[in-house]
Amino acid sequence: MYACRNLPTPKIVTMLETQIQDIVQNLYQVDATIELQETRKEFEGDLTLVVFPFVRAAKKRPEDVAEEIGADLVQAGAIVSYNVVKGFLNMVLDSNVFVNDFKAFALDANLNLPAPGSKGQYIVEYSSPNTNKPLHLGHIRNNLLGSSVSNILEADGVAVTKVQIINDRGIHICKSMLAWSEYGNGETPESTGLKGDHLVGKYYVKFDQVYKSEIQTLVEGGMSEDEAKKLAPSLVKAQEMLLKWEQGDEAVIDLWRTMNNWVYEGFNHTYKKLGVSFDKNYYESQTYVLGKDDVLKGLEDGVFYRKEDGSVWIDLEDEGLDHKLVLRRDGTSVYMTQDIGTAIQRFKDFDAKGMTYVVGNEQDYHFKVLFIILKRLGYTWAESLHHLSYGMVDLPSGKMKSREGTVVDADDLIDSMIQDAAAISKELGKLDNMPEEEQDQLFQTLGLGALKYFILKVDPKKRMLFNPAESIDFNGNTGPFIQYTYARIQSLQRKAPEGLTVNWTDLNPNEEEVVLMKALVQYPSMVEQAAKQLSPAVLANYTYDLVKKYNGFYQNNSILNAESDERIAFRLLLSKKVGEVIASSMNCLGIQVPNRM
RNA sequence: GGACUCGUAGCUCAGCUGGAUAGAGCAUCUGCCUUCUAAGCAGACGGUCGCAGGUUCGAGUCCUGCCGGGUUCACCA
Repeated sequence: MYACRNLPTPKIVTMLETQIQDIVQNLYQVDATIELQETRKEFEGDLTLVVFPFVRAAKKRPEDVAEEIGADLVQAGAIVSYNVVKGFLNMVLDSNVFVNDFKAFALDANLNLPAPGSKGQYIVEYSSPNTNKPLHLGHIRNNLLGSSVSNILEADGVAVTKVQIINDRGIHICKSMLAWSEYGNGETPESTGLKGDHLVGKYYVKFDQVYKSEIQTLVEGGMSEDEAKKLAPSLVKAQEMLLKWEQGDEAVIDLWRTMNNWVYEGFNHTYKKLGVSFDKNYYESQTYVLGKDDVLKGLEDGVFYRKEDGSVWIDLEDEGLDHKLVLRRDGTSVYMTQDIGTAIQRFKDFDAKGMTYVVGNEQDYHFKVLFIILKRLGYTWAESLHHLSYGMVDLPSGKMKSREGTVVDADDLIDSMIQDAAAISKELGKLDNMPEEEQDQLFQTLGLGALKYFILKVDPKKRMLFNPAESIDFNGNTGPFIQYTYARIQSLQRKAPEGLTVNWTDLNPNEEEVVLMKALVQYPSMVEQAAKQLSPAVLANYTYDLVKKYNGFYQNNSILNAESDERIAFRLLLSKKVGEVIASSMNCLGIQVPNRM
């Protein structure tokens, strides 16, 4: 459990650690670094010291060692009391420590988070779609991760520039262009009522069908399959089209522009629904010329070498890798060349101290190589590049493939989540006097909350399974569970009497209240940890844990009917802060929170 | 074949730099709405942490080997 070992009171902890260090030095002449952990909830105490490391030097039983240290600490007034279980020294602190800690947290309007932008500027690249088909579940994971990681960094005080590279050029784009011009009969998004990206995707699939049947015909006519794949008429035509595009043929460029715009319109619609956005778009049709000069300069500096045929390579054998091509023998660039150039361009555009690429783990090798190359080219920022590599989303039937139609479409999935949310809400029947418009807004909040939480709560680097047949849950460890707790807290606040004040000096919090205070105070360090690990899952799990604790408290403690006004004020404040932390962390995950549900 | 990565309850997942009896949710079963929202709370059931060694006072966590899944090793992007 997350809350278990993240220590809530760093100052106290470090003080105690030095004190223990002195005691251990004094008793056993050992100079050891002391690390405390939070006491497990089945034992009495707040902090625990593991004494095994000193046992050998002390030449005593672990229990005796713990006793000695504990006694010294009590005498020094560092702790109130202690107990010893095997080699574990459980220490009880004065509960005022937690109250004071929480008080400081509660009085800070910004939840003790770092000031915005106080930690410099950083670039996050994510999304990076091809403009030949609609977005699917894999893209959703990418977008949610990228967007969420950006939010988390922002919350941790980093100014984030969100960018994407749009793959708007190349043979795959020409495929859908060709199929549309041959079979499209002038269809447009307007004439068909289809979203632009879906219309273009339809012709991408159409191309593949035609292409496959051509191959089959050729093979039946006696051609080898490999040859048929290269000589199928539609592919040849697509390649001709690409050539024309590169030569600047006006008709082709016009078509390209038109169809891309359809796609962008479709994408924007999906992005808006998902709540993701970008500060700058890079288009491959513009960036594909970048990088050549950098490579040639690197060649002069001896970073790269040239083979007899004129192609340019880098030798990475001393890194345990092999040789990698960076320029073709005809002098044209490859994927790597462009990425070198684009990275350099980005750091010219923005004065950032680092950049993260949110890209699937099938490109692990590519980014490993890219980062080494940029380091060898001597860019200082190359030390701060990171690949946020995430696992793919699998279906029970296996991999998703756009061309074969075995994908979970992003728009469909979003819509069905919203419908599920509506159905469940209506069944519960709590919204009878809510205006229709507000209800629709709420269904979106809940449906998207469920979807986003479902995806973000799992560790990015793990591949995840999605079963479309089993709808995403709205109970248990889910977005709506957390949203529900938030809504209940808001309801409390609406009913709260005004003008009550907390009596800090004479609080005497009960166990559940202390648990909540400890959990709340950790929020900034959880944000920091999530930022450091670039993992929304860290925040999702922390928040789930917090909400479970709050629900336990809520169940057993009356808030509005507590025994005194001071206690009502305190419990309301606790609740309010839980609500604020929920809102803040859900905001980091791109999830909205409702005032009612 | 080389490299990387993953393997924890029937299913989906937590488990931080090694620490006490491995935790949640879903599913199944049992309680709790004449007190603040039951999308909730409490409980039961469910595990040789892929297997075998090793390091350590202590291993789900670190090391080695094996088994199984995935990715990658293009003058594609």
